Amino acid sequence: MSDGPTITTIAQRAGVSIASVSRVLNGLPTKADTERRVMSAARELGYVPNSAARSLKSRRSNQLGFAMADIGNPVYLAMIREIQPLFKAAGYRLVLHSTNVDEADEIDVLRGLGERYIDGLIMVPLRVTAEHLNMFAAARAPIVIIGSVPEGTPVDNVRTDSRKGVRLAVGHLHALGRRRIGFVNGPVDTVPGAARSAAYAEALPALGLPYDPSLVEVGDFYRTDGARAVARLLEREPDLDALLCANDLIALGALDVLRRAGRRVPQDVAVAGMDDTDLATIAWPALTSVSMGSAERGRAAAELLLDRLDNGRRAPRVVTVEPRLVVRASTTGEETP
Amino acid sequence: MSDGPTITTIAQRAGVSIASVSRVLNGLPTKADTERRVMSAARELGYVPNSAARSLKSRRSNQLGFAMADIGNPVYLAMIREIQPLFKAAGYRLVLHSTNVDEADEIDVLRGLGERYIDGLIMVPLRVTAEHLNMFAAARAPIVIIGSVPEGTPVDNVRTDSRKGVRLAVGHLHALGRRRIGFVNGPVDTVPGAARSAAYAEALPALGLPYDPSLVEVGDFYRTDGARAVARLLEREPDLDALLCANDLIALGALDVLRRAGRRVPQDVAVAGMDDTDLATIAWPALTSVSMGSAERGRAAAELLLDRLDNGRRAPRVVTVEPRLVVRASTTGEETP
DNA sequence: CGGGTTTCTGTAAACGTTTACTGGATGAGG
DNA sequence: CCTCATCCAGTAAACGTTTACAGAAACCCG
Repeated sequence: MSDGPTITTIAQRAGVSIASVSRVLNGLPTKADTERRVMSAARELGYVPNSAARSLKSRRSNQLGFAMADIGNPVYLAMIREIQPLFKAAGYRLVLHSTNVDEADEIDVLRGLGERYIDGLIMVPLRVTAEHLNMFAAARAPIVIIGSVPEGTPVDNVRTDSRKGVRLAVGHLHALGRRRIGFVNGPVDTVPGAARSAAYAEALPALGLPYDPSLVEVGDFYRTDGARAVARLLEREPDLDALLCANDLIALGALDVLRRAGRRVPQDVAVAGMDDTDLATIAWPALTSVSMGSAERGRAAAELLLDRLDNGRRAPRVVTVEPRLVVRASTTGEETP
Repeated sequence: MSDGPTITTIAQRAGVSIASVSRVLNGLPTKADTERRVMSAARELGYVPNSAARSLKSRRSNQLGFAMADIGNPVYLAMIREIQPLFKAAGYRLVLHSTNVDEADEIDVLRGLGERYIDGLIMVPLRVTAEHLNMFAAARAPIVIIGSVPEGTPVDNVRTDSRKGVRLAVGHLHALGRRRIGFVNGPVDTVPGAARSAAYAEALPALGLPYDPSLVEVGDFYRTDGARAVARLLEREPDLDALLCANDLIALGALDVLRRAGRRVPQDVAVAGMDDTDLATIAWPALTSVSMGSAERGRAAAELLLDRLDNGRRAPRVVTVEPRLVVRASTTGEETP
């Protein structure tokens, strides 16, 4: 665990200058003899270049960041699964930031860009505040935001159409003859919470159904919160015949509660989730869910970032991923294998 | 996106030397006046220290690594969930390496330690080869290995008792009156595959049951492979009344196949998984599973690493996490809420 | 007010690379 | 054989910090 060899060590052993060592190691033209001596000295010493020194000089860290609220959430996991291999293939390491639903933490990550320990960042912010926008504008490294940002924000952006996603789900439930369609949301002051709430409120009238606020219940984006919210909703509105849940975790909670209450899914109550995570096919009955294209969003974000890294002066780009309804047993009662 | 301010910029603006700037920023004693001027200059300029320069000088990167085969696997996810907050609380960033079941990749990660971009590493190796051992010995930064390593290996080590875990599960199934207990394993040339295979083979005789190789089937540690393996096993041994699966994903595959074959779980076939991941409570029926303490292992590994970082000369330590059987509906038919 | 402490600040070196510049050696062409 | 171009290799500076050292300033006390 002693100090490792540096190019100076190599230079001494090979009897050349450190410049020659550097040149050989970087594949610049050198006399065959010098090259041979340097290479074998390097091999014998087990030389590995020091990344801090390299970064300091080259002004690149060969690291990229991904920041999200909570690694436990399968949505982010789906993104990471796409992002990691792309980063790796492009020669970048992945630095992970889980901000734990803490806004100050998010800002810290953005400020951290100034330390230049990463060459770029993909972030999925919970909210986009004025402070976020300031940091985006001042950032000294490229940023890709997953989630909507105001027009003109100087970052690449990947978004989905929540409105359409909710419309797909509600339309599906309606087409199945359901008329009392409950909605279980997460906190409405988050980006997805707000979008999904608004979308639900406008999807019903579009189908000729009244918007009934007592069919809406809010918890958090987790299974147990979802279960509690559904329990409240069921008590208040015992005649509901369908539930749209703002994510799959909430939908799992719904399944738990409905099962315990003796309601059959989907015969008595049809249940649909959102995000179409891996959990959807593990649940029983398998969960109908609106895919918000998490994997695609991850991939698109990584591609945008990598592209910008070798073309810094491009105009910011917006990629929109289309939601897609994945129908499974929890609404139709037929198993899709 | 232009070049950021450095301590030199600050020094000029504040009319002091760079040494004073550095001292103020590091909280070393300074005259109140100098301090005020430096701080306000730093604030006005939006100064953020350059991490490469800092690392180069201080020989620490403030980054720690976690390397595993596949981020998609919920076992590793459970570990990350524990590791990340501990690292963060100790002031370290997390660099993630998913080696994609590629051994050369694992070795690369170990070699990367020489670049000193991380101050330490937690690794969950697939196999521990001679080359691994060489790298461990030569490593210039502390390593914690999750999974067994030979006695005397100079790394901290967190392990579980697979033998006992399998014994718990088999014992449970036996106590429920099951006598034809199949075993669905992953590749036996991996660390967990080998351990679990050996453990199964010795658990049965200990209970007075014969070890019947035709009750064993091998696939991979994934759901679809598991399903295929179970299908083969069922065809060959239609009278089996219990299945032990070497991880939860395989067990999920087993549930799929059994359901499709019209076998009731647990009445006809009791199913137990291993690892007790989140999936176990999402599955239906909820999965009895042997917890190998993934979360604890993650936590223990992080603690060992952090401890070693401020006490480098300590003898290598081994922490063993006890497996624990978590009984759920897939073996007893009673739901645990 | 002088000597000795104490406290603060500046100069300069160092961390391990990369790279512009310069000079020496070699080879080609006249 | 001289000139000039070409090719390599070495010297030194630079990247942005931290820190040992030395000097300056301030203070205390007799």
